[in-house]
Amino acid sequence: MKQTTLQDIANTLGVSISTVSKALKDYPDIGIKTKALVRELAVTLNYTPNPFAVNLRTKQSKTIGVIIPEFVHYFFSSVIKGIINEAEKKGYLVITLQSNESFELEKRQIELLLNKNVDGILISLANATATFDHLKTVMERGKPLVMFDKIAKIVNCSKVIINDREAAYNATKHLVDTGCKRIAHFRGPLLPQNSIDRFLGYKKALDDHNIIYDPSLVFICNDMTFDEGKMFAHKLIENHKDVDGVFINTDLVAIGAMTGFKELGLHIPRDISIVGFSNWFMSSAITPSLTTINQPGYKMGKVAFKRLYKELKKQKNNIEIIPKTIELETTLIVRESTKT
Amino acid sequence: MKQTTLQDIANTLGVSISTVSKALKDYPDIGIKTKALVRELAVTLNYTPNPFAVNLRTKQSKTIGVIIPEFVHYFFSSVIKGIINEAEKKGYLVITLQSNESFELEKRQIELLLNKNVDGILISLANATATFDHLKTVMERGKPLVMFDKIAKIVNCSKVIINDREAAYNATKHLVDTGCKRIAHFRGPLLPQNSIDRFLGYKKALDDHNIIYDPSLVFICNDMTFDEGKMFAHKLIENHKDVDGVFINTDLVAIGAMTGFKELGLHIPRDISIVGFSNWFMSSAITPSLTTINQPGYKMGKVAFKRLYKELKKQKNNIEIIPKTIELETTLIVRESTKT
DNA sequence: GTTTTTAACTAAAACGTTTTAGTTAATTTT
DNA sequence: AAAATTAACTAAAACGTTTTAGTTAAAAAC
Repeated sequence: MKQTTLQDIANTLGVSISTVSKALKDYPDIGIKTKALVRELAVTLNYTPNPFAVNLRTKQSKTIGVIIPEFVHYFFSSVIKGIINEAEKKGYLVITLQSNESFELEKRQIELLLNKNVDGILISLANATATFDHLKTVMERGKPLVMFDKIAKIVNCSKVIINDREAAYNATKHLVDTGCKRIAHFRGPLLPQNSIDRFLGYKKALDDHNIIYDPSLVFICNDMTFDEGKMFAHKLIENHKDVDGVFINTDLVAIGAMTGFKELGLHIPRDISIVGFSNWFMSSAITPSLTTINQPGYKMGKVAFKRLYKELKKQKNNIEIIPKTIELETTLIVRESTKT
Repeated sequence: MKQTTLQDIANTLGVSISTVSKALKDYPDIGIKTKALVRELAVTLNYTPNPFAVNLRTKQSKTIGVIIPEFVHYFFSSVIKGIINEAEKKGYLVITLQSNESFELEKRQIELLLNKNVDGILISLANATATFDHLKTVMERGKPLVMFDKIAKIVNCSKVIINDREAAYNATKHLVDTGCKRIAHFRGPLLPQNSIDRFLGYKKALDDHNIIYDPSLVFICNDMTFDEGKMFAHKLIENHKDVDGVFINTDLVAIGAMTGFKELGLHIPRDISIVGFSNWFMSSAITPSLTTINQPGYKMGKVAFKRLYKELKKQKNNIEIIPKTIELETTLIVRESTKT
């Protein structure tokens, strides 16, 4: 029950604690025979270093903190999976916290992680976050910080993102290329950078193809749910029977919208074409399958951790950390919800 | 940058470290004036106790470990959310790990958590897990262990589950009650207890209602995917055109199956009735909406943590821990995929 | 006015590790 | 054979906290 300590091994072997410690870490100034003896006993006594003592002494815990807006979400759980898998490879464990899209909670979670003394923090911002002092605190405390997906451009730390604008541009362009003339957009909430960028990409694509931007064709989804998609589908058609294409932020909303359009007797893609965003696993399963932008969540998690790890190493060796923004590739996945 | 320590406060105030420590913890043997002074300075210097030192001294980290088979899964991410939320209330942080349904990985993750010296462990077993020495190790090391959802009855620790058998019984009974005579079952893999229990509940319901159990109507889904559901729907109808009801383990598989049945020109529920399992959020969104069993993931997470917390407290006060199995209520949610 | 009690504080050990700066004894050099 | 070097080990501090067992000075009791 009681864990073996260096002391225990030292006592039974009649050597000092330092000898045991060094033997286990393969220091050159310990004799080969002693090393063998120590190691053997360590194995039989099932010795594992007490992490609390190691943490105190080395001032690091090999633990990082992750804050995401919402746990129960395909994209974010994919990211988390990527983070955890990658962290494990490097001997790091991950503490996960959720901001619930609330700014206050996000601040609190940062506080918690800082008080826990995690080695570094990975964060995807809440929609509600508009000031960034809490993030600056993290860096002032000397903790490497990497933001992913929902970032704040103004904060001077490393970031892992996709080019939302370009992706949205490509999504919209695909609608144009397949013959759509009047294209609507269901966007996300007003604040987060990525929903802004996706909107801008949509607008730019219209501009570049001589389609007049009509604000009444843009709907703001605050909840990003299936029902919201369905509801806006009805609302859209009510006032704009001529719409023949919609670029919809998030596949879930898009699938809701498709249901709505079908209820109105519209055929997809003959009457109306749909492009989603995220490549949720259901988008290939439904009928018709959904054309969408692939947003690589798992990879984003992996890359975000890798970047944090690099900064952790640099910090240890007193090398200056220069923030870097890493952009991940997105691809348009053409399926049946758009014309050929 | 450098964190304030008790020493710092003690020095500037000209008192001892113990006085500062006690003042902050409101010990009765420190004068009121001193306490006020210490607290004030602690606030201005932004003092927070070094967790590494506290951990070493108190031999606990206020951190628990959670192992689940798969992160990217609506049910499990709901559970995790419940765990994290509840843990946070009690000042605990959560380290999450994933077994990927692999026994070897599960063992390794247990090892990792044990080496991290988490205060307790919450686990939902991998499908592949058939021996339980690694779990016994946890308890032998004096770490409270609580299993949830995918449990092993043989391990003598607390468990939080639903009554899978009863839930499956009710699901199947509902099919019988709404007029189905020939009822198939898409079950989960062979090993995990809950997929066994759900199968047994299905069988019992048939027996109790004088319907002959026909093994050729039971299909084993090893992947539990949409596509698998669709595939088995086709396979089922190919050989058994007379089937008029299916109880399907997991809503995702059920939704896949519904797609399959529709492709075959069958009307749901007129030609064939479907009952799913889990109450995935999509099951109310699709058309027809899916009758299913509500499996309370979020609540399960909360309850599992609460139980662990109780055991943690008991252990601290040297009270014997008597394992307890907590059964959560499930409900049948009747929607459009079954007849009225 | 001496003893007892109490209030307010402190010293120091302990938690278990890591690492720097020695200390021996044996070996090599001259 | 004395001096210098090396190999193999150890002592002890340090990390920052918590807590037990004191200590001191003032107040209360007799």
